[in-house]
Amino acid sequence: MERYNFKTVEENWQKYWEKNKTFSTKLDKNKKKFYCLEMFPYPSGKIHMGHVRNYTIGDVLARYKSLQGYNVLHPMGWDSFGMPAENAARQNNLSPKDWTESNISNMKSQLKRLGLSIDWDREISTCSVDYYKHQQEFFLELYDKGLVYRKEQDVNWDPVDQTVLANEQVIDGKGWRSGAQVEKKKLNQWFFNITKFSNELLESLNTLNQWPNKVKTMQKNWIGKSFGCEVKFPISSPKDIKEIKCFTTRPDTLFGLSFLALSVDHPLSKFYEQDEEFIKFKKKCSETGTTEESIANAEKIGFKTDLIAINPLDENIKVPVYFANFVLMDYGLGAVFGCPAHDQRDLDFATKYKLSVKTVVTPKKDDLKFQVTDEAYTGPGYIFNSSFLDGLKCPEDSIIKTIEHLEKNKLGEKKINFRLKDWGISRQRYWGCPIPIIYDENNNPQKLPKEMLPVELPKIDKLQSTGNPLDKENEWKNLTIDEKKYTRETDTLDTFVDSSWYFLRFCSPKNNEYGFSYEDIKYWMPVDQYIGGVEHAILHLLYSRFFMQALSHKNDNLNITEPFKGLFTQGMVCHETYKDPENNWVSPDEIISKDGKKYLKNNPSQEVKVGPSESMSKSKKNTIDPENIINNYGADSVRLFILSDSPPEKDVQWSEEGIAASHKFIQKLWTLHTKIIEEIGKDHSENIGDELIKFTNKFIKKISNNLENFSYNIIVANLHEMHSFFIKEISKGYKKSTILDNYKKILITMNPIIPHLSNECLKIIENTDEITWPSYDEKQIKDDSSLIVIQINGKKRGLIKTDSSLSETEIMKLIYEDQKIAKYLVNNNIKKQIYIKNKLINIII
RNA sequence: GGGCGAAUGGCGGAACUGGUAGACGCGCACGACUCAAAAUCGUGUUUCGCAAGAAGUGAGAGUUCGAUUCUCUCUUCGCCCA
Repeated sequence: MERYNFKTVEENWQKYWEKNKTFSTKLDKNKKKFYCLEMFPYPSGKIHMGHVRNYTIGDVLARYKSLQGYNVLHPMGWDSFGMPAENAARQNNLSPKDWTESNISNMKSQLKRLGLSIDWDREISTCSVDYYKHQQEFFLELYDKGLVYRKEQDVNWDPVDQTVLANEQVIDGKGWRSGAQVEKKKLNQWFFNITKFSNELLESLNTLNQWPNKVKTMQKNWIGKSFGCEVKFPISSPKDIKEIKCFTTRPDTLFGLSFLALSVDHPLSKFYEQDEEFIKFKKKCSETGTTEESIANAEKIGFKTDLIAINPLDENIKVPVYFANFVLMDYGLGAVFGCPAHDQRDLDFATKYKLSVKTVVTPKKDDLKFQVTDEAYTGPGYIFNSSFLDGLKCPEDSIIKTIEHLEKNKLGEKKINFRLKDWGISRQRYWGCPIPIIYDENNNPQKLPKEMLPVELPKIDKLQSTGNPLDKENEWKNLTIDEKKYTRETDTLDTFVDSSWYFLRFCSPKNNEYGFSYEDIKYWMPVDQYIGGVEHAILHLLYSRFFMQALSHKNDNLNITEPFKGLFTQGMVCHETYKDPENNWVSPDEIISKDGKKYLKNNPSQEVKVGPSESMSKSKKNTIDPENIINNYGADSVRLFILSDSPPEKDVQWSEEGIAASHKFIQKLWTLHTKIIEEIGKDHSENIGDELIKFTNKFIKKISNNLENFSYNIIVANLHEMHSFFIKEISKGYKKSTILDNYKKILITMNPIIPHLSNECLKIIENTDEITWPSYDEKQIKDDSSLIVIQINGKKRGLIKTDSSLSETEIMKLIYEDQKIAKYLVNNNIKKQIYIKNKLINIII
């Protein structure tokens, strides 16, 4: 028998799809649309298994929806600005543009070999002027709406390379390339005012019912809405300071006040700028790092000022004021009050500086002797030691009452605070979208006139190793408008800006006037199903949601505020890890298996240690190159395997045995096909039964349901079951038309998963392009006999096959006739009997 | 420390709204074909037991005629936040 030649078949179909523009989409108001989008890749050079999984999952859905008659938009593009290009360019002495473009062309051909149903006519690349010029327009638009502003912020500064480092480029406090001690430096940077929409972004999460709860919770926590109160503390001081405002979520613990703590960046720090000790302290704080985690883990230290704060609820309580390293200027007001008894961090601080600890919440109402010693009590309870608050239920009643009191006496006011910070979008890099801002001779920023857009990146063939390359491009940097001299902004935009609106561009990829056309996005948006890794759960998804809010803001033409109607986050691709006897990582292709053990290929007497399956990474050498796999097994085998074994939302384990098994199955399906062709040739004329029809209808129902639920792994199992059923059933002598009709339906249901084989077989049995998703007939699925489970006292004791029209008493009769079951009933009274129609009977004795 | 989630054979994993636990695949064992091997095909494979049977979904309790599924407590692991 002829073996299935996946190489030629797959190549032929891919050529056919390309030539016929099978997946090219047009706006068609008569058809229901479906926008299926997978997160676009960074063009690193080669696709990896994570891409294979992501794009296969998306492709299955896109093909399914298309077979169902939807007008499917399934585009692909490149997130092509970013640091790796700059790093690679420096390393290999070429331009980031050339490097990126050659990577794109390579990855594009790899993706095509997976047989994805992508409309390549809509391909976009964020590093092309055609794309980023619109982004510059958006920047100016947001600027006009008051959503862009400039302020100073700390950055990680590498003094040797003269460059700003991203957090992940700082390793143990040192620059990743230079090894120099990283410093904190203040730079003027651009921000998007994302916090303006904090409430909208939080509230409308509730409307996203096709998003995983996990992601919604993460975003909710990230936005971090908290209810609290701004409290004014009167200050007694030789300096000209009258009061300090603190934000707190627990004003009800005010009587436990022990100190005030300020951020070193608090405005009041200006009074201490001459103080040697304070300068030293501030420097020490700057060594802690910028991440919240490092601040949380660092030792709590403080600098005691000469200020005395007075408790607004009791002027007799006077406490010291500190600057402290654990207070951040950009959360709340940069000032907090310390209540050590009911906050662990405050307690640590108070213990260190020997400050008072007064317990004001007791877990039991009548336990007035309760006292906090070395562990803060943060649970619920009742207020005591607190004057007029005594006895109140905490935290519910006590907080309300305290805020009421503070507001009435003008000592503070209710306040809602968000954890979310504005989005810093300036990057001191070359390979990004230039910011359309210019500075006059006094260094005042202003918008670049719109007619002067786009600001094109100057082509640089050789990047300097230090500093921001754009700073040195004098010809590009300097310009004259109306005989006035200006210099350009040399920072570029964070690449998250690029990916915050690309889903809009896909709707109108060629539109030259604007980033998109309203007609297009009215039809296509929102994205019906967005698919990607959960690592983007917060930033990318939140920024995209913000961008939609920002574009719709003060814009009557646009009222889409949520870009992604459905979200699916797929799991990672893992592989076993291997180490040789010297504990070096060993790659899977350096290994041979024998007797269930693994040995080094070039030294077969050496056994390798098999480690746990972990997410594929170069450092652990457990990556598998998709290109090799496609060459050896074909795209359909790869698609089939990447979907089998694990549900798409969970991690999947890649294995050599697994891909080989999938490939075998593809061959088996081809063998089945050959047998069916043979059987059709025999052309039996009489009806021998309807088992085939019944099976097919059940099968279509199962596959359809599993497609709707993303249970793609079960579809693969269903296909195996289908194969073993058909291979047995087909030779029983069915009529040609019965076989053809049912087999065709089966082939179509396989189409989303293994399109090449499916199309090839369909072409052989019926040469037509017209295929639509088959429907099933509930009547055909209904069994006229059913298997009834017989339980005695809840334990399964037997099965009875019955006519489904039989009554309970008739079934009981059958039970007594069945020796195996009846023996349990002898000499026993039946106390109770539960009957579930056509399913189960439980006899209690 | 807080939040969310998970735990089922040697392994990856099935089991719709509580109703036959272990689908499907891998691995393993045996058999067929072969001089032989590979490939292919077939059979078996939760554990204990010759069998009849019994036990069994991380541990312990509870609700129920019936719990992998629902509730509570605990253990371990994962992810996110701190």
